[in-house]
Amino acid sequence: MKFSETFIPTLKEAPKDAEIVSHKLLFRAGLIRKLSSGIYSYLPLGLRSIRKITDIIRQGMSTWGAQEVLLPLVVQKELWEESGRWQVYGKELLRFQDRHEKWFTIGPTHEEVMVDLVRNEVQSYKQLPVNLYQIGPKFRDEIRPRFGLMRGREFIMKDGYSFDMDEEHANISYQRMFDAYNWIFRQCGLNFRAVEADTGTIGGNFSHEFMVLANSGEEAIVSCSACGYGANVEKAEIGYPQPAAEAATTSRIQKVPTPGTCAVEEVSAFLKVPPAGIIKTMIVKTGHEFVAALVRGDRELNLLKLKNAVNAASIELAKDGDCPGLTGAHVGSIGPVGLKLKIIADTEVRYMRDAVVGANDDNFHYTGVNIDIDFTPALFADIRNAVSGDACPRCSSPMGITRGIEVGHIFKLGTKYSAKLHAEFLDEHGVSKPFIMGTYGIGVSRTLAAAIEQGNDRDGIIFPPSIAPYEIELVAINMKDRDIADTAHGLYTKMLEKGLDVIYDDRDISPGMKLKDADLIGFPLRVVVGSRLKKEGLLEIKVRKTGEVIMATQPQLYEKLHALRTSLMPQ
RNA sequence: CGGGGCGUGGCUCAGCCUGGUAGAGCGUUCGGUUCGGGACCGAAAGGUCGGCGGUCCAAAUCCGCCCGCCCCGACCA
Repeated sequence: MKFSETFIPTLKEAPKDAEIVSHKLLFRAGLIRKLSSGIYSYLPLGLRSIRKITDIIRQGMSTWGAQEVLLPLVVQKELWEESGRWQVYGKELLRFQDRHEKWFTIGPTHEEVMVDLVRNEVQSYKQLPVNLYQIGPKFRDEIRPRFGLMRGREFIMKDGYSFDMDEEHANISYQRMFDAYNWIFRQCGLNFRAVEADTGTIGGNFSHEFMVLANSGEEAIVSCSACGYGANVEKAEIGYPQPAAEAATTSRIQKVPTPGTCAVEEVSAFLKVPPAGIIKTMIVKTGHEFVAALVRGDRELNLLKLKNAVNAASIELAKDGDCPGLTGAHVGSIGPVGLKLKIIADTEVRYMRDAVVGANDDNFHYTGVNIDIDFTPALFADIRNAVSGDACPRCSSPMGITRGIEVGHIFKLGTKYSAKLHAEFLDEHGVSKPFIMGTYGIGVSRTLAAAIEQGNDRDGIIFPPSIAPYEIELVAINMKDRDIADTAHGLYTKMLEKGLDVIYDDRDISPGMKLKDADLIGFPLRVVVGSRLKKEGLLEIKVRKTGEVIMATQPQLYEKLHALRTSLMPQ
């Protein structure tokens, strides 16, 4: 493709509503334009990248046994009422009426439609498994769309659903998709991690999120470089090596005034005790019961872990107003000593000695407090958020925390939808059973944004070749110079003949602009026809990612391009 | 939905407080000079100042309502 014949409106400055780097660069490089809040148009370069991503997805899906379909975007209310989600889904579900005043939605996800399709067509276990997916636009009326393609209202998604006869087969389907997703994101040239994710209300431990590692990621993930364990920070378990010996207690409990202190840091500063020497006590409402949760002063309580530890149906922090009645003090002076509530302590608290705790008396704390002497927790459990350096639950190596962007999510659904929608088949004994389902999503447009969050520098985007709009840009430095222009034209023709994925910047503008545009858009390889051609007959190849410059004669060019491309592609 | 901010040419923004002529840079068009990091000279086009209403001799500027967009919190690929 010739640059002059393509619609690539690049910009020197980003519009002010672009907040994060991928949004700015997507916009400046002319890949997208905004139509409305959270709604974007894909321009030719943006679409090319999207296509490359979806081509990789299609290849992965078909290799691992899923087939593509295309489901309707517009879905009638009745189907969503069957699953109960018409009521449950809330305002993210865009609802509207047709001319007969019949209600519809633009699907934000397609479990209902897919289940409806399969329940009407699949009656026998002999027809299973079925694994279908589609790629297309979705609409979620996000309360707050932001970050360009990262969190749009309309976005492109691949959503897939598997139907199996039993758990065992469902696990196989799940594993296949897990493998497919790993392959897909590797092919996209992304640095990512599959992490164990929270399964929420559905239960089971069959859910993985695929996170692209980037500092700007919205989610914190914990990972172990030694054994590959990775988990969402909400879910990450913490391994505890056995302490060599339990430390001795050295002091006795003593009540001290701590006027005006509330937060751990304030108590820490006032008493000149490090936060790690303080036990933080929080009152939590689990179902209808209040319990006290204890973590080290420098740690954060993880409500989800606590909820699982006590098997609660719901969980929330108690309101400050509830605390005096339960403990005798306001938040800030609450402690476990003499407390009438059930106490759940983080595992780490067991080994703390001579600790500082709230005295259940406003503006007072106890020092020199010890477990079993001054108070006894009902339960020790892992109830805090993991931090960098915590031991891996699998191999005990120190884990690191990185930030990630969720680009894929696979989930074993069980019978949640098949049961509600009465999607059943007859097994080999003639018994009617609901399908065991799995659901598998990839945020396609978000993947593009994530790739840019991961690959960029001050000059612009650094695309992995497999998803770059074009792999190679050919630049003629000066179109008025006949030698240069003719050589460039010749090379362009030859490159097309050889099937290279090339765009030729043939615009009659200053060299500075062309080079700036090339860096901005981030084509992985750039071939420049310029002064070195005239002087020495040499072409320049520049690698966007490394800045490496390689000179080549015309006959050498293709071999060198091929070698460079290979070196940049995922193995 | 709650809290904060913004809306002036295609883009970035000044002007508003203290009412009276709508401005700059970038981009665009034309002519010329340039040609390896968003070049230079000259000329030009382009604006219902988000909308409606009000105050006033006079409103981009003051007041009210509405709309849109962005940022901070709960949802999610």
